[in-house]
Formats: sequence, structure tokens, C-alpha cells
Amino acid sequence: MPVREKATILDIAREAGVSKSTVSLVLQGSGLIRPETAGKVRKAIEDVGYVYNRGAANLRKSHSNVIGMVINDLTNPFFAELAVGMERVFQSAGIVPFIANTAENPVRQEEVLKSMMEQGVAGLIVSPARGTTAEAFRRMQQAGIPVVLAMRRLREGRVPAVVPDNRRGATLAAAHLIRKGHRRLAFFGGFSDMVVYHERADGFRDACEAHGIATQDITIVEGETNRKGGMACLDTALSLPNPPTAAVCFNDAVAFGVMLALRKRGLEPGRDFAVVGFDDVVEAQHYVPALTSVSVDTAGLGERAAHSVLKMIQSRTTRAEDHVGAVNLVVRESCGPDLDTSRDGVA
Amino acid sequence: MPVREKATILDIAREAGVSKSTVSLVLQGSGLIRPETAGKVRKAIEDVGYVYNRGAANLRKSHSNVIGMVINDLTNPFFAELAVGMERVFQSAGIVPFIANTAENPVRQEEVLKSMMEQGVAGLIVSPARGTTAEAFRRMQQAGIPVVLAMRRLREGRVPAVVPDNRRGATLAAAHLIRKGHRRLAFFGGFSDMVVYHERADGFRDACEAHGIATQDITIVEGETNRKGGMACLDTALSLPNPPTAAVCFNDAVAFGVMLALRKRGLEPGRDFAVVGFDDVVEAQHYVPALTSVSVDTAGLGERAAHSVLKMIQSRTTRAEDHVGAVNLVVRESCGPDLDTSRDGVA
DNA sequence: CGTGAGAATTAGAACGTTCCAATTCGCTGG
DNA sequence: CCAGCGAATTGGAACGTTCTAATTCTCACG
Repeated sequence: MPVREKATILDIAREAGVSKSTVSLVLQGSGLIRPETAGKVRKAIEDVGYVYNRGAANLRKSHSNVIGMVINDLTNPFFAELAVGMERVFQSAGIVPFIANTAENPVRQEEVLKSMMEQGVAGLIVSPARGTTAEAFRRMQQAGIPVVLAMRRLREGRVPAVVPDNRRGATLAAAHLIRKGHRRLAFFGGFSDMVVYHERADGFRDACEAHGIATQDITIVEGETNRKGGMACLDTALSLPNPPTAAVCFNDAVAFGVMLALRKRGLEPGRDFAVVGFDDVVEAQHYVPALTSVSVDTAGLGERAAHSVLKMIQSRTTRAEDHVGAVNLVVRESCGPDLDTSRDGVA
Repeated sequence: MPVREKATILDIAREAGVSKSTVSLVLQGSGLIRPETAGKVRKAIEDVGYVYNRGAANLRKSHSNVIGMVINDLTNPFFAELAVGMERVFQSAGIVPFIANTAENPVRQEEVLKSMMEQGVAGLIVSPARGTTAEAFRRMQQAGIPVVLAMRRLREGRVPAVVPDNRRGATLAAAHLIRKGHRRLAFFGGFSDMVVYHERADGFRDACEAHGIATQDITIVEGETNRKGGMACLDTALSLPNPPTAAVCFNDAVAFGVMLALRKRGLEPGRDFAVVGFDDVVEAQHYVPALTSVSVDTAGLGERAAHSVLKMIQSRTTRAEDHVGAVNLVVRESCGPDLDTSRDGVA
């Protein structure tokens, strides 16, 4: 491979015997150029192995076609689905989104956001790391770069968000358990510094209250939002004096953890303890037992968020309406059959 | 939010009462500047809300600190793990990798690679989409941009790759099944236009041959490398006249599919049919039954690949040694206990 | 054969940074 | 008080593109 210097627009102008302006015009597909000339230019481009320098171009154009996607946990299949939804709409808009992972780390997130800005992104879709404040987005607001939050909103600050109806989802889940005959319920996972946590936990409480579940029969255990956290939550809850017989989990990962921990204790999820998840990731239906979960149409929310940024970019505004996506409960096997109300649960 | 024009280095120079050169120096942390002056500059930067324009800078510097990561299926947790490994090393090198997904689509991959080049990436780690040819990387070779393939290598062409020892892994898996007493074996999933497929299938055949399994007792079924593909493979295989009693699967996703399909037929994975996966994704250990799988230290390979590009970038070369990562079989429950050799399998 | 009116092409000034070379500053020593 | 030196600062060209305004072609028409 010849390590020839990287070709510029002038090189290919010389090669094709035209001016750099002409080449530029061809590059942006202007109809002004005689097809014959355009052909010559395109051939030269191919011959020389020219690669367009978008950085240089943006210097003048001031609008790039890159959109950044900042995600807090690439490892959670849930976020991969979100990404997939977004990509669908960007692809058809001829845009290549750049994804970056923050691993739930605000410091890393700061770096990532900085890097994206420096790169000159036209817009940003962010699923913020735990503990993110509106402050983190001041820079973008200042620079007029559209930001849409996905899946998680901020406590304060006016950053538009696309989120599922967390409260209602949790209400549905809890009501389902109560309808099944459970009277001692738990909510597992999440931390009180996350807005989503409050929304879901509140929805859970709503249902308990509406159905007259006594406060002392409600167990709430905070914990990490992954399998490990779920396992820990269950262990904590079952060692309590008045243990629950069923749980609404912060998300599916936590639910899987809970089921794992149940098995480890020789209890069968669904029969000995009912579990509901949240998010309805693809694995939920394949698990044994299949997980009852609140479905949130992740990919759909991703699409929605993508459309939002696109529109904001076009209308050069930095604000937009929030969007709250519908949720619905997908009943599978992890809550077992209706509980005999005379039976008193398990421990 | 004041939609003030975006500030440049000159604005902050004016603000701080120094020259643009000084600001530039401060920006790159030169020790030449009097600390006092640097302080003034940094304050101005903060006040004005300046964001560095890396595009403009690269115009002169000609080396960026962006590294691209092109992945063929973000949805597969396996690749998310790969990404995580890479990020670990990039993070400590102060580099923010940009990830893009090709969804196993060579056309999309072409777009993505083009976009990354235009963005001026310093190097690329690519897990190529199915059917990718060396041709796809000619551009980068020409431009002297280091490319390292991860997890999949190309049939032809000299693009350095970091891959697991596929052949040996498949051999281990098959040998395990044979040791358990199985005599009619299958290999499920993957397509013959994938190099990995050949490596794994060959390893499988090696073991069969070494242990004297007759050719007519070997079933090979191609299929998609996801759950759906696995289900299809099992269905096909069990409808054959001389059906297998155990299978080595192309990857864990296929293995999960196979187990699903077994259940659907009322067969119990592990007891009625033995299954081995490949990749050992985190879910493998949590599945019921836990999946026996070939572990490949995905994150480790990711790290390795990352180090490779870094080194290539530094030494401005475009070639490097291949790296073949060690594999080992993690035995769990999906192959059941040793098979009674008098028993004749199932169908 | 001259004249316009488009159509097609082009020169040249930006854009925001880096970096070399040149300038100025602050001292020390004579 | 000045020479001289290193430290600190700065001017200006260059990087690869876009875009406006200007120029040159081409050709139909009188």
C-alpha cells in the first residue's frame, strides 16, 4: 500500500483538470455541473482514493450530519434495543449516529459529551447516567445543540425527554399481583437518586393504596439495577419479619436476579413467589419461567427520540415537548396461577 | 438560553486580553505559559462557554484522538462485552471511542466506515458484517489508517485480526459430548460464507474424526446465528431419519434457541438432548439449565484489539500480527450427566 | 456575425485551529 | 544603565473545505 499523502479536493481537481470549486460542487451533488464533467471528477475521486474531510467542511457549513447517542449501559440489552430503534430512523435520514457508552459513570459521561461536542455533533440523544444533573447539559443548551433524553428524565431542568409511563406501568404490575391474591408486596431495585425509581415506586404505592394494602405489608428494597442487585434485594426481603410473597421489580434484570436467588433457596419463581419485571426485554419471554413484565416498546421510544432530535435540528430549537410512551402488562408465567387467598404465602 | 454565536478561540483571547496563540497554547496544556496567564484564559473559557472545535484543529494537526468501533450486531450481548473490554483500555488512554452498528448489513457497513473516515478517525476496530471482503478496507489501508478486525477474520486479504481459537473451541465442545457417550452429533447454525463458521465446523469435525464417529452420524445444519436460527436448526435436525442426540452450536444465541425448541417439543435440554454453546455470554450461567459453553474471554479480546490499534497508530503502521485467544470449555448442566451408552438417544 | 441569456465554471475569502518564527518581557551581571 | 539571555507571548501562514460573486462558455436569435 502506497502511504501516499492523503489527497485533497485540489489534488482531484488537478487530476480531473477542473477547479476545486467544481469538485466541491460535484461532491455535494449540485445539478449545476455538466454530467460529463461530473463523471470525470468522480473518476478522479475513485482513482486517487480521496476521502472527504468533514471537519474542514464543517468549518464553513456549521451543520454536521452526525448525531451522538450517549448510553449509560450498553451491556443491558434493553439499551441495545433503544439504540436499534433510533438507528432505524437515522438510517433512513442518511445519518450515521455515533454511540458512546458511559457505563453509568457521570465523570465518563462528562468526557463523552465533551468529546461529542468537539466533534461537532448536530444533536444528542442521551440516556443519562445515574446522578446526572441538568448542569451537564448547560454547554449544549448554550451552544444551541438539541438534546433529547431517553428513558430517564432529570429531576430539575428543562431538557426534553422521551420516557415510558413508569408510574402507570408499576401500578399495573402491582394491581396484577394483588388481583392474584397477594397481600404482602415488595418493590425491588433502583435508588432514590434516580427519577425513574421514584416514578415506579410511586406507581407501586398507588396500586397498594387503591387496593387497601396495609403499609406494614409493603416492603421496599433499594438496590443495583442488575441481576446482582435483584439477588441482594430478595435476600434482604426474605430475612425480614413480615416477608412479601410477591415483588414488582425495578427492571427485568433485577427480576432475573430475584428469580435466580429464589432458585438458589429452593423456591420456584411463580409458584412460591411471584415476580413482575419492567421493560419486557426479549429474554423475558424466553426465560423459564417466562417473565411477566411491563412492556414499554423500547424501540418505539428510540424512534420517537430520534424523530424529536431530527425535528429540533431542523427547526433550530433546543426545546421540545416531553413524550410519555404507553405501557402495558404482558402476563406470562412468573406470577403463577391465582393465589388461593386462604394460603398465607411463603418464607 | 442566549443563542449566542458559538465562541471561538479569538473570542476568548479578546475576553482574556491575550493573543489567540496564547489561548491555543493553554488549550494544549503547554508549560510555556505563565500560570497566572493560563488561569485568566481558563476563566474566560468557562465564562464564555467555549467549545473546542476539533475539526478545525485536525486540519492542522492531522492526527485525531477518535477511534471508531464498528460492530455487526449490538443486540448480541456478546458484542456489548467486546465493546466494554475495548472501552476499558481506551478510557485509560484518554480516548473516546465512537461505536456504530452495522446490523450485519454490508451496505450499511460501507456507509458507516465511510462516515468514520470522513470524521477523521485515527484507527478502527471492526467486527465485520457477514460477507465483508477485504475490498471494504482498501480505503483505510490506502489512507494509512490502522484497522483491526475483532472476532471475525476475512477469508483473504491482509487485515490483522484478533480472534478466539474457534477450531479448538469446537473440538473441545464436540469431544465433551462424545465423552458423555453421544455418538450421533450435530453442528448447528452459521453459514458457509462466514470464516468463523468454517473454523468452528472444522473443529467439530476434527473431534468427530478423532473419536471415530461415522460420517453418516454427523448432522450439519446451517442457520441464522440467533435464537430463531437455533430453533430452526433443531427442527430440521430432528426430522431427519437418523437424528442426533447432541449438538455443538455456532454460538450461545443459537444454543438458547435450540433449548427453547426442545422445550416446545416437550424435551428437556440436558436430559433428552445435549447442547453446547459458544462464546459463554453472561446469560449462559443463568439459564435453566445452565449452558455448557466454550468461553472465549470476549472482554479480553476486546482489550487486546484496542491495544493493537493503539500500538499501530503510534508506530504509524497499518499491519500487525494476528492474535488468537485461548478458549476453554465451561461445563454446566446443558449436557446432563454421562449418557448410559446402552441407551440409544431420543427422537 | 453580434448579442444576450443561461448554463457552467472558477477565483478567493472565509471558517477555527496549530505552529514556526519573530517579538517582547523580565532579569541578572557587568 | 545596558547588554544579553531565557521565558513568555504573539503574528501570520497554512490546513481542506464552502459559497458568493464574478467570469467564461455555449448557443439561439435577430
